[in-house]
Amino acid sequence: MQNECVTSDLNEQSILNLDEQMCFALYSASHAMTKIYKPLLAPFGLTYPQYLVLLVLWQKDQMTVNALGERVFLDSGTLTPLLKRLEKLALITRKREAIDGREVIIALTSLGQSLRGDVVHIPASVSCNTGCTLPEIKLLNQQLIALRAHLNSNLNAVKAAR
Amino acid sequence: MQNECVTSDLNEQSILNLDEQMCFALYSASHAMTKIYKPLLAPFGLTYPQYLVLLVLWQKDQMTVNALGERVFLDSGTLTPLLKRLEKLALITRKREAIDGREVIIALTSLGQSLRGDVVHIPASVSCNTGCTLPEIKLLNQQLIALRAHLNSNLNAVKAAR
DNA sequence: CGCAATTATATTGTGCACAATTTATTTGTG
DNA sequence: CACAAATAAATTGTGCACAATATAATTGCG
Repeated sequence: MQNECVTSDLNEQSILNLDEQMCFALYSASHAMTKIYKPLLAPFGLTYPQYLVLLVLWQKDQMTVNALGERVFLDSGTLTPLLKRLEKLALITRKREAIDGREVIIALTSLGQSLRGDVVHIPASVSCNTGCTLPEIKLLNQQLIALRAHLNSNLNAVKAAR
Repeated sequence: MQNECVTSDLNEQSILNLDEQMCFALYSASHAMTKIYKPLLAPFGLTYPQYLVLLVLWQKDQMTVNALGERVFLDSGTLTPLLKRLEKLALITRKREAIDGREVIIALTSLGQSLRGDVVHIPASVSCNTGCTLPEIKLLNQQLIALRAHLNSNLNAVKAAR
C-alpha cells in the first residue's frame, strides 16, 4: 500500500514554498469554486454542501443518512444539522425507517424535486468561470477523483491500523 | 471577461451527475487532503490552515494580517482568531504597527522559527499518499493555480460590478 | 486645519467539517 | 430468550470560512 517515496532533490528553501504545495492549490481552488457557486445558489437559499446533497437525491431519492454521507464524503456530524436545514426549507423529509429503527430516510419533497429544474443551468454557468475547456474540465475531474481515491484509501489504511 | 459558454450536448440526466461535477471532485479531494495532514500536524498542535499561515511566515517574516490574507486567500474574519491561537501556542506575536496604528504585524517567535525544521519532512510524506509522481503533482499544481486564478478573477469582476 | 472618505483589523452570526461521545436500535451467539 | 457487540444517528466541542458590520486610525481634499 505504501508507495516508494522518492525524496526530491529540491533545495531546502524550496520544499516549503507555498506556491509549490499542491495541497494549497487544491485548498484555495476549492474555496474559490465554492465562492463562485454562492451567488448562484443564494436565490434558492442553498449553500454549496446542501446543493451537493440535493445532487445525490436527484440521482437516487430515499436514502439513509449514511448512504448520503458515503456519496458526499461527509459524516452524520455534518449532515444531521445540514439536513435539518433542508427540511426547514421544505426540500426534504426525514423519516425513521419502520423496519430498522436506527435508520433515517431522507426523501425529496415535491418542492425539492421541482428545484432540480431551477438549478440545472448552474454547472454550465460555473464552467464558464473556470477558464477551462470542457475536455480540460473532464480531465481535471478524473485526476482529482483519482487523487481523492488514493488519499481516502491511505486514510482508511491508517484507521484500520488503529 | 465573459467566456463564450458552449452548452454541452450532454443529456439532461447526466448534467447534474455528481461524479461528473469537477467542483465536487475538487471539494472532496481537498477535504481528503486536509485529513491526510491532520495526523501529521497534530503532534505540533497545528491545524492545516494554521500550517499554511506558518508556511507564509517562514518565507517572509513580519507581515500584516492583510498581506498574510492575500497569500492564503483568507480574510481577517478567519485569520484574527486563527492568529490568536498561534499566538497562544507561542509560535507568533501580534504587534500594532507604530507608524500606522491600523496595522497588526505578525512575526514568528524563535519557537515558531524552529518549528520549520520539524515539519519540513511533511510534504514528502504527504506526496506518498497522493498516488502521483512528482511531475504529476507539479502539473496538477499548475492546473489548480490556473483554475484558481480564473475563478478569483471572475469573482473580483462580479464584486467590482457592484 | 477640519472632517469626510478610506483603510486595517476585529467582531458577530451562520454554516460547515470532523473527532469523540452518546443514545437508540438491531444483530449475532450461546 | 438473554445480552454483548455492532450499527445508525444525533450530540458536543473545536476550528475554520465568510458576509456584514463595527471600531479605530490614517489620508486626502477643501
